[in-house]
Amino acid sequence: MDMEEQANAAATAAREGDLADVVARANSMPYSAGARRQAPPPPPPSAAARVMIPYEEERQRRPANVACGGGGGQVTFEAPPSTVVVDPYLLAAAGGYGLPQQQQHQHQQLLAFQISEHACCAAADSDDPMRISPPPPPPPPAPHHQMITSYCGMACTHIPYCRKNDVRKVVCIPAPPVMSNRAGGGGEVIPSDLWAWRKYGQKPIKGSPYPRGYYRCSSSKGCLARKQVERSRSDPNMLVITYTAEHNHPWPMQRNVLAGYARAHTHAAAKKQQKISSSSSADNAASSSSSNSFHVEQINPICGDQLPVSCKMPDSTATAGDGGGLLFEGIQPDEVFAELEELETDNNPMMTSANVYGSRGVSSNYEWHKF
DNA sequence: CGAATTTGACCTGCGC
DNA sequence: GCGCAGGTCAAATTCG
Repeated sequence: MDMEEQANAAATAAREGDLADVVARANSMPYSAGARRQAPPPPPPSAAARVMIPYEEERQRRPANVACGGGGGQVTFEAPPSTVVVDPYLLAAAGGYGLPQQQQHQHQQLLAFQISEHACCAAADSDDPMRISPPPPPPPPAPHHQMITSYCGMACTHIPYCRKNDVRKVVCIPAPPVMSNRAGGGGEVIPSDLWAWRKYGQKPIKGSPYPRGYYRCSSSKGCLARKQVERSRSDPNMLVITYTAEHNHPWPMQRNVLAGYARAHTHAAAKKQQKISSSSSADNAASSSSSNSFHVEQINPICGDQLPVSCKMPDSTATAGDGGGLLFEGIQPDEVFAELEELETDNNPMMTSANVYGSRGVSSNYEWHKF
């Protein structure tokens, strides 16, 4: 396949699937227009908070291709012959906290891995071993947790304004039922990732019935970290979260900060839910029934394991579009912190490194990898 | 009253 | 040049 065909295949893959489209756009999109007004984020420091698994070792456990998408079209990335990276973040986002430690670690290894290299470069560089493949024939069952990191580790000349150090992570996670708490809002309930996010915008996306929410990190003033949250078009049960830029501050581990954050969000959610309960009972039935819980079955696309996780929404539901409020059944915020503290002193290499990372004040638990 | 959210306006790149 | 789409800003609103 020559360069042009390869690029076309990538574009086709992006068109054919909503999630694929999101991923493709995330990988090919230049740094946001508005962000141009601000200074670019500084180059990331050396990554310390990660567990590197040799690729060859990991490949023995799973297929090399990584698919991310609903039942429809999908884009498949061929795993780079380098490393598989476990991101501490994904543990929190994907629900590892509820699992036994051993299973937790396994869970992380199998569900979270990183693909580096910028897709725009990969698609255009035919000699590049890391490239976007054409859509694979049979779509496997929808994976519920996938993370794809795009990173242009070289001076990219394939698309204008491609920022050398632009890192975008695309995380696919199961989404709670759509909340109809605001007309046309399609508010999302986003699993907490322990960062404090503040919503600064929402836009309807052409071709998608679901709007995209824009969040910036509010944990620290001046932090450039951003994320975009939208539902998969073909699979509304999937949330696609795209992270942009890097946190320039440690992971907010202080109990009081997080507690306040959680309280504020959950109480707001409760209030909102009270106001809308009469008009949105149908949509909320699945998530805000008398048990106040919903059940997410995390199907591991790699090994086929099912990791049932019961998730409990604080109060009735979380506020529309905010970044807080997904608690795992029986685990209250304080317990989460307690677990974090336990993990910090445990032999869990991932959490240990993550906490050490944060306590050192070195950047974030985000994964930065340059090839 | 401070902080978070909402939402219309504005800016920029891109395609025609 | 114009319109469209995506991303961000900022005033208004909401809430604790």
